[in-house]
Amino acid sequence: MPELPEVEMARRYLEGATLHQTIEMAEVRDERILFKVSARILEEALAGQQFFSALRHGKRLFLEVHDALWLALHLGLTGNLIYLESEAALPRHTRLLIAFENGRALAFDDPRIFGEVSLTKSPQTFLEERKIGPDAQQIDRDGFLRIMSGRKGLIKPALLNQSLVAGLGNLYADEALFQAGISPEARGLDEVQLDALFSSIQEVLWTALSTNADLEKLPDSYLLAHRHPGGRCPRDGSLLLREKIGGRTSYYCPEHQKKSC
DNA sequence: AGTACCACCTGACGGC
DNA sequence: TGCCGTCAGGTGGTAC
Repeated sequence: MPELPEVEMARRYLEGATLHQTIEMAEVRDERILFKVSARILEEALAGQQFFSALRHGKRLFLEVHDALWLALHLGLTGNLIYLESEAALPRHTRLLIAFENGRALAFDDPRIFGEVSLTKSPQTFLEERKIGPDAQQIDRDGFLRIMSGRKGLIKPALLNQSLVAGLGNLYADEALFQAGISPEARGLDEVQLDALFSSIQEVLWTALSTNADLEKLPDSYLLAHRHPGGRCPRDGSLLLREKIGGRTSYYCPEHQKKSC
């Protein structure tokens, strides 16, 4: 379920659980999780090493192995990182297992295999190669306006485009648009709208993180608490619309989310 | 530059 | 109980 807040939780988890432990061995249990690296190369690169830090950019995670080698992780739709105490049963869909000399292990569980594991020289190199834009929580207002203004397409696909701004997914994009009062089908937003959208994005991400990315704990005033067929807008009671926009299911309020100013 | 598909996978859920 | 269609919070590629 990973968008920026969930991935940030995963980063903190990795940071708290997996640093500074010597890796006894890494085992790729399903090669389909790998991106442009072979199981053998990855396993050999990790054996005997330690992780020294955990970074996140957008939805990407990076574990530092040494100054010129990082393990890059992406959780996809169903990826989950689990630190195992010794003897614990492996999660059912463990695609990568990293066993430490202290008997603990890190499992990358991912039923649908939309996740990704690779190696890179540095996070910066990785982000450039993959054309990933600035992180949604690090970008400032001016940067956001610069990137988003003058675009002709629908706003929602733009928010989901990780090469523009990285970290928003389908749910939080809907939420930010809802709070800013902008239709997902709006296009050519003016400066005032983009400004409101930027504020909403920051507010939504901050709030999500403050609940430890637990969607259940979001305020009732949020769209996400009502984002299901038959749900009603917590602001004005309108029946929420559900529509495919840019190929993704979108919920929005026809009453207060406008297509134009 | 934008859009509209398709593909990659598996599991959960509702209807019959 | 079981089969079937549909849906899912991500990303990449290709064709127009």
